[in-house]
Amino acid sequence: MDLKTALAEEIAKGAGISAEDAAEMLETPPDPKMGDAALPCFKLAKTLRKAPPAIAAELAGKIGKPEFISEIEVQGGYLNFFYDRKRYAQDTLTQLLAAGENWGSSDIGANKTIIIDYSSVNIAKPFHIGHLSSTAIGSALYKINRFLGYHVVGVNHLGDWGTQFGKLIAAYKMWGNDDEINRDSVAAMLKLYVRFHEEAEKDESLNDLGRAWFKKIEDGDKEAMRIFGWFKELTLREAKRVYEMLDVRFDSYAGESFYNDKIPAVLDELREKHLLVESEGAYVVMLEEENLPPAIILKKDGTTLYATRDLAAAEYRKKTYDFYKNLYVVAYQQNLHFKQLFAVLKKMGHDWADDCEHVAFGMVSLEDGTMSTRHGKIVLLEDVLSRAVEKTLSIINEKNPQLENKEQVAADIGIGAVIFSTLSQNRIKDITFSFDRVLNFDGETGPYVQYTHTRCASVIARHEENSESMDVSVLENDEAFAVLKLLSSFPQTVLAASEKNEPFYITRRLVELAQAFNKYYYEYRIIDEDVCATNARIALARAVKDTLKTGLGLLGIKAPSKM
RNA sequence: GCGCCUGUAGCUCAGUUGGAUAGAGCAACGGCCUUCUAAGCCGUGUGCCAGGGGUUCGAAUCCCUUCAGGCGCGCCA
Repeated sequence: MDLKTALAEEIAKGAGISAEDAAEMLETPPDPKMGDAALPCFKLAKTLRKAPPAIAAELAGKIGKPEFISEIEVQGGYLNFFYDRKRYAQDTLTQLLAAGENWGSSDIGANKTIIIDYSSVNIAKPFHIGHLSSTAIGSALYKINRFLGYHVVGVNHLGDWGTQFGKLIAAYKMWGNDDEINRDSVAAMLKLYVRFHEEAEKDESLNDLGRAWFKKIEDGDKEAMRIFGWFKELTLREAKRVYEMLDVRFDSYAGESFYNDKIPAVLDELREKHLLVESEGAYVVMLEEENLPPAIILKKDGTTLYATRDLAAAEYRKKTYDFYKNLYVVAYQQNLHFKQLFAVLKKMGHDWADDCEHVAFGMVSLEDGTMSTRHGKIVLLEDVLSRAVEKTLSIINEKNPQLENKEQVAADIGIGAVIFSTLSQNRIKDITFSFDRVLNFDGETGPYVQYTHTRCASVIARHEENSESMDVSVLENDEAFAVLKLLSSFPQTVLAASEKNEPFYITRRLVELAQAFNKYYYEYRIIDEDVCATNARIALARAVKDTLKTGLGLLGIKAPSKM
């Protein structure tokens, strides 16, 4: 049982309210000088018909001071509690040292499956910074939920279906060069695609050619499938190179084409349930009761849409994985699409539609406007990563030229910086991409947290193991106590990140922990002649190191022990 | 026109279910390395929390409204 719960029970006894209510009322004061936990007595004023300060004073007398509380103070309408710091340090460190890098893990997800649909590469399209949010958020949620005991299935819902692939093949047949494609892969495909659009402006008939080739893909034509399969393979090879760098993994690459043969069954089901109605030549599901525009399921020409395949995909996922949650990490531009998708599923009688969730995030744009693949106005993710690594390497050469494994460390720090900056704000906020910002390694950044980790690692490495016990009284100072409180609440942070699908909760907490530790580290020497005191301070450093490493790991960031 | 989202310091952002004087980082300036990694620490200044109304003992937070910006709104994904 944690301290807050224990405190709530004591308060409940004294105030004659339920422990749940007391826990609900307890809060953390804005300044640690005011206390470690506070009970605002304003709400009690109504029922008790007394002024809040009087209630606080009265409660202070009624609540027997538990041994883990060192002091109870009345301040205005607040009743403030101070923890016994020595005891707090002892308890916290004991728990943390036993847990090590598992601090914050849990089994609440046992026997539950979470599907996470993220990154979703488009075939023949470059991997640019616009894909970073989905990839980084999805991957972090993957790691976070697995840490909480969930069985997680990462799905890369490939964008591998649509007339654009017919156009691409048509372009390849006209102007393609195998050597160039093998060498430049996606860049070469993009060139073909752009040229196709340029030429089609002049010659309309090219579009028919493109449609014809797409028809061949649909019909499983041998040549069309061979070329398309080749393009797909090359695109994935390129994407996987980036995934490798980012430490991102998937359990399934079932994309749009995978669901193609599962669509007829969905259409049958929609008809059977009388949901599919003809409208302006197309077939739609009306969503008037839900206050949403109709969802188009079949086009006038009888072909399917994105939404149709997503319906098939959702049903397939439920059938195959029986998920507890089904998350779509997709930009907020698709808000309406997902509302409609879930509404249709619900109308079909699938209660599990409520377990589907759109984890939306903001747009990424460039300083001079929106990105455009077709106009080549993009920043490739690989370029960002390699520039970050390069910069890191030059910093290492300047600050720590003797470092072993420089290249590996530079990769860990540089790439970590990019991921960290992506995950350091609320999902929903738009991002204007800036090299200056991403390549800044000072302050609230990935390298800062990693640096703190190496400080811990290095001080621990200097300490000789011994069998003397800890003297935790040296951790009663404000700086150490602040570190301990942050460490102690790390598990709640992980849980909140999972519940709200917000990896940045962890990012922020790591920054706070690093700041608190750096402050402590500056003020106090860790290793000195007093063995028992040193043991306690080393234990603190070890707990910080493990927690930072765990947290960074959950974000997909490495924690080198030297940098 | 309708719907959703965003608006907090010069810039980028925090701010738990409403709670005590609204906080960080960056940028600027000034300090701190013969001692555990200075990618660090300390200090200095900055706010009509977009505007207005309301609910409440108490509002950056909840409700209404106006403004600004973004996204979306039947055959793209």
